[in-house]
Amino acid sequence: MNSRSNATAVERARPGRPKGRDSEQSRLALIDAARDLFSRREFSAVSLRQIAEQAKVNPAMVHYHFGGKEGLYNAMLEERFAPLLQQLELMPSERPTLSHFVDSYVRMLAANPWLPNLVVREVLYGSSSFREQFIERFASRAGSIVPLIIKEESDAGRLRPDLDPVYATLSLMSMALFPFIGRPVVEPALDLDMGESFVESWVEHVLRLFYEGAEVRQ
Amino acid sequence: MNSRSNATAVERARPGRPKGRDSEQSRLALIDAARDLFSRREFSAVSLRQIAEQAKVNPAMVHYHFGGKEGLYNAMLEERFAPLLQQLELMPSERPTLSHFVDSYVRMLAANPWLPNLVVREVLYGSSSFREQFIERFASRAGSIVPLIIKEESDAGRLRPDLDPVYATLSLMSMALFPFIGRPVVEPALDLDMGESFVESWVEHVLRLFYEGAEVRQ
DNA sequence: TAATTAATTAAACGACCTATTAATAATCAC
DNA sequence: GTGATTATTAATAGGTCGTTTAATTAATTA
Repeated sequence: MNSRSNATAVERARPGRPKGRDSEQSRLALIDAARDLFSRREFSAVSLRQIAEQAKVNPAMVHYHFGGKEGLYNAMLEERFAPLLQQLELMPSERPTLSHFVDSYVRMLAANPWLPNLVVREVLYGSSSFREQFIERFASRAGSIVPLIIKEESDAGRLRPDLDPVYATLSLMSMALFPFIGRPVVEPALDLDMGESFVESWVEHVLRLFYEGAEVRQ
Repeated sequence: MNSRSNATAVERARPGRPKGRDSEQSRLALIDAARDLFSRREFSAVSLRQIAEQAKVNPAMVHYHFGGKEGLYNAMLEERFAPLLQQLELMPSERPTLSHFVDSYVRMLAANPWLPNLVVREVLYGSSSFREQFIERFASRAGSIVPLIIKEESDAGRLRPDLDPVYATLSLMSMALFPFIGRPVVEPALDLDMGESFVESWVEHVLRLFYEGAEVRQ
C-alpha cells in the first residue's frame, strides 16, 4: 500500500507544468493570500511559505511571478489596494459635497475591512517613499479638496466664518476613518455592532453632528 | 601598536561584571531602546541585535534581564505604556466632564508621539489576549463612562435628546485620537503643523464643533 | 514531430535571528 | 579573605526565512 496506489492519499503535485491550467490562477491565488495575510499580520511576520501554503502553490512561485516577497507585496498593493483608493478620487461630475465625501469613505471602509489595516500599516511602518506616494496620490487630494468645499460653504454663509477649514476637514476625516481603524477595539469597548446597518446611521450622525452640533437649540 | 596600547582604539567591553555600574542601567537602556524601535518598526522587523546595539549592551543581556525578545517587549509595555494609559483613568475627584476627557487624551497623545503607534500595533496585530486586556483595562472604562456623562447632559436638557450617547462618544474619541494616529500623513497632507500650539486649539475646536456644530446660527 | 518556451516542484544554500551555554570579572556575605 | 552571587561578553547551536538552482512536465512554435 504505497502512496501511488492508495486512493485516499492526497494527490501531491509533481514538478512540471500542470495540464490545462492558466498560470494566472496561481498568480491570483498568491495575490489573494498575500492580501489576506498581510492585512492581518505584520509584513515580516508573514512568511512566503505561509502565503504559498494558503495559495496552494509552491513557495518558489513567488519568485517566479513576482521576483520575491517584496515584489509580491507591491503587486498586491498595486492590484488590490490602489484601485480601491483610486475609486475614492472619482468625484461625481457635479460639484462634490461634504456629504458625498463622508458617505463614500465610510462606505468603502465598511465594505473592505482589510483596507484600513493596510493603510495604517503603510502609514506607520511603510517605507517613506510609499508614504510620500500615498500622500501625493490620495491623501493630499482629499486634503485639498475638502477644505475648498468647506470654504465655499463658509463664503456662502452656511458655515461659521470663524471655522478653520483645515480643522473642519480633519474632524470629518477623523470621524469617517477612525471607527474602522479601531474597529477591533471600538466594537467590544462600546458594545457596538458595526455591521450592515451601521454605515447609514453613522454617516447620518456624523453629518448632523458636524452641521448642527450636539446642543439643544432654542 | 596592538589594541591594548592604542589609546585611540575603541574600548571594547570585556566579559565579566563591569566596575561600579548598576545592572539597572543596562536594563533601562534596553527598555528605552525597545520602546524607541518597537514604536517605529514592526515587532518582527526589530532584531535583538539592533536593540542591544542602540542600548550599547550585549544581546545576551536581553535574555538575562527579560528571558527573551517577547519578555523585553512585555516589560516595555508594562513599564512605559501601561502607566501612561493608567494616567488616563485618573479622573478628577469631582465629576469628570467631556472637556476633561478630550483634553487629557489629546494632551497625552501630543506629549508622547510614540504612544499611538504602539496602541495601534497592539490593536491591529497584537495577541488577542493583550487586546482583551487592553479593552478591559482601558478602552471599556472610557467607553462606558463617556456615554454616561453624555446621557446626564442629555437628561439635564443640554444635549439633543435624540443624540445617541454611544455614537457621540465615538465621535469624540475619533477626533481626539485620529489626528495623532495618522499624524505622519495628516501633517503633510493637510499642510498642518501639529506642534506645540496645536493641542489647545484642537481641543477647543473639537469641543465647540461637538456642542455647537459648524452651521451659522440665526 | 522536434525544439523551444512556460509553469511548476523539490531541494538546498546562505544569511540572519533567537536562545543558550560557558567563561569571566566585580561585588557581596560570612 | 574566601566562596557564592551577580552582571557581563563571546561563542555557538538550532531554526527559519528568502532566494536560487536544477529537474520535470505541458504547451507552443517551427
